[in-house]
Amino acid sequence: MKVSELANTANVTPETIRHYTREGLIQANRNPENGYHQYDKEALRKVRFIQQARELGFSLKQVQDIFEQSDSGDSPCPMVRDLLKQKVPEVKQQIAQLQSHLNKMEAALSVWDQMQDGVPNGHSICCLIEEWDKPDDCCGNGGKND
Amino acid sequence: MKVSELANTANVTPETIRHYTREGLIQANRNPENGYHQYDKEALRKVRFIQQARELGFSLKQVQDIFEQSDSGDSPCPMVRDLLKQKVPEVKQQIAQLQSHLNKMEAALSVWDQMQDGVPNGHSICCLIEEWDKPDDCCGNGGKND
DNA sequence: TAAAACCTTTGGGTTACACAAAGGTCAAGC
DNA sequence: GCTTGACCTTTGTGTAACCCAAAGGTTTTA
Repeated sequence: MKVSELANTANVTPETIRHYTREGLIQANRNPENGYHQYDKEALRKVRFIQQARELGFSLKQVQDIFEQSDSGDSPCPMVRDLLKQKVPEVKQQIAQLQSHLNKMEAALSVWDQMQDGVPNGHSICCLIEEWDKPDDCCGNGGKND
Repeated sequence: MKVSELANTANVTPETIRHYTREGLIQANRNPENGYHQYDKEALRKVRFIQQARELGFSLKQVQDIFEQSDSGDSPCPMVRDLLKQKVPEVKQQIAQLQSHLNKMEAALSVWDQMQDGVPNGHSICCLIEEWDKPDDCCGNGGKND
């Protein structure tokens, strides 16, 4: 397979394939006739693996490490398990933080829907962000939110 | 205030302050005696605003835009509201995706805890990631999970 | 046979900073 | 008075995972 063929099959861009190749994550032979990269099924498998791993939050470096373990004959499974175990709390915290932000945003939006487009009150840049933790006292409407 | 004073007060690094200054997000006078940056309360307010906005997922560029609206005398509120409205579904999707990954990870880990360190079975790099959607058929233990 | 579509390498851009170098400034202690 | 350490300055480089453009060779298609 050539770059674009591999890219299409794996549903990524040719640039991504070239990037992985440059970084040594996947290997290519060269077509002696024209010097083009030639990829095999192994490369396709690896690209798919990388995509899965990336979705899980693994870095390319970590994928590298996994591949190296694998290439050295060792099972990468224990390493991956450790990485996953590390990652779980991280992801949990990410979710919690995003959820918290989401709540704030939705609260702010709902308060905001009830008032006119914010009155700039001189000392505020944007009350909605600035007084983030008390959006109901926002945009200078000191509760007189009729 | 000098760089480090502002940085300490706002709980960011001096580098961050310098970065914002370089990018024109905050303004500084110069101490004519030594050429040092001098920041005022307005700068502090802006830094705090930026931190809030960043937590909500706004880019520095978007904060720029908000500041420019504000400086031009218009209320940035409508713009911020629009930005928030755009962001809510994005964040929701992020959360959903992370949650989905988290579920997969935990499922995989729990299956994995029940078996020995994965047997590398020749055609697999790491079954756990590779056969992501069916972790119970992972590491070559075709269900014989005794 | 010529254009379209692909390939190659090289180098720069993205985001929000972090860090190091080389040099000027300032407060403190001896 | 001078050194030392902590701070400041600018400039340039690095990060992660690519994207994109340029300049030029190749292959395919009309």
